[in-house]
Amino acid sequence: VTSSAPVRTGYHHGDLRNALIRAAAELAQAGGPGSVTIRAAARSVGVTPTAAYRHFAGHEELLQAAKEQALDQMSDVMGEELLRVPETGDRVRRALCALAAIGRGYLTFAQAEPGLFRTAFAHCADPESPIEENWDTGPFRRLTDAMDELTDAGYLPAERRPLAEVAAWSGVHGLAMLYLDGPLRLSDAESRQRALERTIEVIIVGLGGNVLSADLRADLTEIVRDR
Amino acid sequence: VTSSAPVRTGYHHGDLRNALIRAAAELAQAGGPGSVTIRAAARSVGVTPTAAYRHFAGHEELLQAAKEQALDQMSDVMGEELLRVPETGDRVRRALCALAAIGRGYLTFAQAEPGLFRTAFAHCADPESPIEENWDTGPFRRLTDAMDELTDAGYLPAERRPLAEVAAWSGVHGLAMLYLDGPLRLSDAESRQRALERTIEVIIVGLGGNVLSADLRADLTEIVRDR
DNA sequence: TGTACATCAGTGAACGCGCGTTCACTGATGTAC
DNA sequence: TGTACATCAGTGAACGCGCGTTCACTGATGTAC
Repeated sequence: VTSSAPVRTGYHHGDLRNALIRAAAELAQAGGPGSVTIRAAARSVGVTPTAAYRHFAGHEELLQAAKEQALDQMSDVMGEELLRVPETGDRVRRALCALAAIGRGYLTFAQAEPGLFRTAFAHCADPESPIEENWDTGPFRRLTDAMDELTDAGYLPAERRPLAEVAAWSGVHGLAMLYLDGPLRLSDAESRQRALERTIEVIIVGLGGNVLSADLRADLTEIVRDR
Repeated sequence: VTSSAPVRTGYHHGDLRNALIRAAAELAQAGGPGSVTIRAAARSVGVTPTAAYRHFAGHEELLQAAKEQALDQMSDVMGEELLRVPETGDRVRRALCALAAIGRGYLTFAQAEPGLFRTAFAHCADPESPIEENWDTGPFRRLTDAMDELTDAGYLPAERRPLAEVAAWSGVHGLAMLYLDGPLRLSDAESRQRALERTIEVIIVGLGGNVLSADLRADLTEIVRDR
């Protein structure tokens, strides 16, 4: 997306809504969610702030649009990464590689586009705001597909299939956050790389590995339980 | 911490720096990092904004102080959780329980004090800003200790000890984020609970489970490698 | 023990900024007859 | 085919807000003699 120059044909824009969304995405890319403002978007399109209110109820709605843009771009990066997974007869191997590729794409995106990544996960003031539906069709969908494949291929037993994608997702997402804004943010590229490898290894072994003994499992459940 | 009422004895405050830090922490608690401002902190202490500049170089420095407060409180919650881990002769069992308790404390804190949690991980404008040293003495230290214990007890082989704490931390942190501001934010308490159990299970199995076959490992490394 | 004075920790007013949002308006568009 | 007019998509000016930060200042404190 390279709208940039505020070219206008006449008094009417013709596609102002989309132009504002593009501008919002560029602002998010450059400065994160805090930089996504109605005034800045209007300015960059070359239009009065008031004009934006013809197309958005308010600031919150523009930010929501920026979030969705960020998710789309993230999904694209992950898709590219997935395309490079080698074909092979071994379904388990392929599914695990897909999983690793997804993780890598996730981190790549977080690192290459920190502004967009932060925007995708920006805290939303309105607690009732709906979940962006791009998740289900984008990044999360890719992950779920890989897990299904892992189960079909026999690596991940059906009884341990539930929430497998959440556990995997958490690991990769947390890693991205810790290295982006968290206490690992000053680590060099190599240790970041090794951490990604190690995290994905732990996830994969954890999904396919041996089950815990019954009483240990009970202990952990007890500790982890609410209240 | 319950400073609240802007009581002043005379012209001089006597402990303004700490009072401002306390106020900053309360602002963070109530409204997250965005609510931590010099003016608001001064206001709540009952002092002129200018006065704050006697004790802080600027806004950034006050926010940093709030972050450290947030970390301290987080460490406290995790410490309480750890105290409830049952003593037992089985060192492995105990260490794994400690790990689960740490994870639970982490999530409990994120849920009970979202403002503080977000503040602890707030994006810092200055890329050179140092890592809060409270990490090493607080939450992260607890995790490292548990991992050491796990290795000493024989559950986690020495060759797979490196980065184990990072992998575990990532899983729990990611989970907290996904449920706090992320796409799982509208999930009910029960599914949140089950996700925590499952994530911790995956981490623990992943740490102690069987190693991957050499060539699969090579494949994953290849995919996960930089560039 | 008393006093002059340097130092410290606050005040009060002001600066400029960018923001979200609203108002009455006007230029362009397109449709009914 | 031409024209009146409703509708739509913008403008321009203004509102009030809270912010970070700086200035010259003043009240309180404590130390040297």
